Amino acid sequence: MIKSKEDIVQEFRVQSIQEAAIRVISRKGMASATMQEIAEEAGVAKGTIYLYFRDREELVEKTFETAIGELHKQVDAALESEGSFEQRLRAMTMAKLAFFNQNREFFRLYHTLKMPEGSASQQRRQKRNCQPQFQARVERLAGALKAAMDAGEVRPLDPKRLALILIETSTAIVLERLNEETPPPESDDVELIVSTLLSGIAIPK
Amino acid sequence: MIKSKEDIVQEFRVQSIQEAAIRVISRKGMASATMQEIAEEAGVAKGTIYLYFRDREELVEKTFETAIGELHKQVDAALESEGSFEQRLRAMTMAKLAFFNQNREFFRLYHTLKMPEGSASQQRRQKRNCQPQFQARVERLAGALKAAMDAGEVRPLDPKRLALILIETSTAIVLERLNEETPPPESDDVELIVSTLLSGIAIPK
DNA sequence: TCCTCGACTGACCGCGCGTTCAGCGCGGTG
DNA sequence: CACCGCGCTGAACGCGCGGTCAGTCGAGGA
Repeated sequence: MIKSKEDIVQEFRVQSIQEAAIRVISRKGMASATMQEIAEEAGVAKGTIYLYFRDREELVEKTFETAIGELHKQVDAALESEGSFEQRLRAMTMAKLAFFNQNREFFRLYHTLKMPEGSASQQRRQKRNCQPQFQARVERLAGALKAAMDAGEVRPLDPKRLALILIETSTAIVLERLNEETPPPESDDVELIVSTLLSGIAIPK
Repeated sequence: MIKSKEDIVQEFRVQSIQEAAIRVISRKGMASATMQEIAEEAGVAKGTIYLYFRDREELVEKTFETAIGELHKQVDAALESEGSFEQRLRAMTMAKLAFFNQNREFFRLYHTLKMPEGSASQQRRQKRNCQPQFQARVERLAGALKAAMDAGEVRPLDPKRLALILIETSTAIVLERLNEETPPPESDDVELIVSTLLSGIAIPK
């Protein structure tokens, strides 16, 4: 089945609008990003958006799914690559830092979705759609940690909690890097994170 | 100078409204917490709020300052107590977990303020008022880490980045605990955090 | 008892948002 | 060339918000 002209146009419009949505939401935050501004950013009229998305909610939801897919694809590839757990942890951290370095504006959207806002029904919907994505990430990492524990590479601790700690540690550094004028080379921060996580901060007595 | 009756009433009103604001913002999120609902929660009319706070912005700002003050007071006390760095780290983590366990609803407000929303001017204002508080926390901890490094208790690494990692690690666990029906005892999680941070997750070869 | 004062109220206002839809213009067709 | 269909437009609508202010009412003084 080859793509018809209409399909190509449709795909292009959807993509333009989603990219505009990411830019505006990243700039203004989820709550203050208006349909008007997203439309202007995409170079279409406000009404046009409603030809491709039922309402604001669907636009945000689909946009987020598309955008986060790219990040998770890269991180999962690193997690499932060959090598010791240390090597994979390093690759994963590198992938995350590199992604947010190239998509600095996406970070705010990513963060906003973790803490749902809005009416109760909006919150429930956002939770149903987004939490599984975060949850899935945590559980993949937890699985990898469990395997590393069984292989004797990692101390036997609660895998889920460790996964959360690993993820949030790199998130903290990404956030700091975004606030810095000239962040240090990515590899420096990757080393700091990996070294801290693996060996801890204490000097053994 | 003793308090007059009017002062007592005034203080009571301000406190009621602020407590209501915390509850509503925690429930609905910063963006969807309306003045109407805050007024209802406080048991006053909407107009009454404007007798004690200039506008919505000032209410949120003052409320946050009051609320976060309590948390930071407790954490700083733990940080400045006597003992080894490990003991103080343990005390600090314990204080944080205990605080959010007793003020579960406050956590969302705390998180929302980290990532400012709203118009550009609102964002700037929120940044000027709230970032210093977070910044101060990071720098206090960074100072303590530096001292511990000089004392040979901690490996010589970038203190500021380490401080961020320590803070976010416990934040990650707090968030998970809030989502859990029956979280494990606080002390278990404190031990996990402290142990992971100090010794790392790897099994030395 | 009546008057005064000011804390408190809540209907009301203007604004800005998401959403709609009547109409416009353009590429394709006979 | 006349006609049609359809993707697109943006003025207009309703709604719900933050903020206002004329009016209410009960405590306290004369």
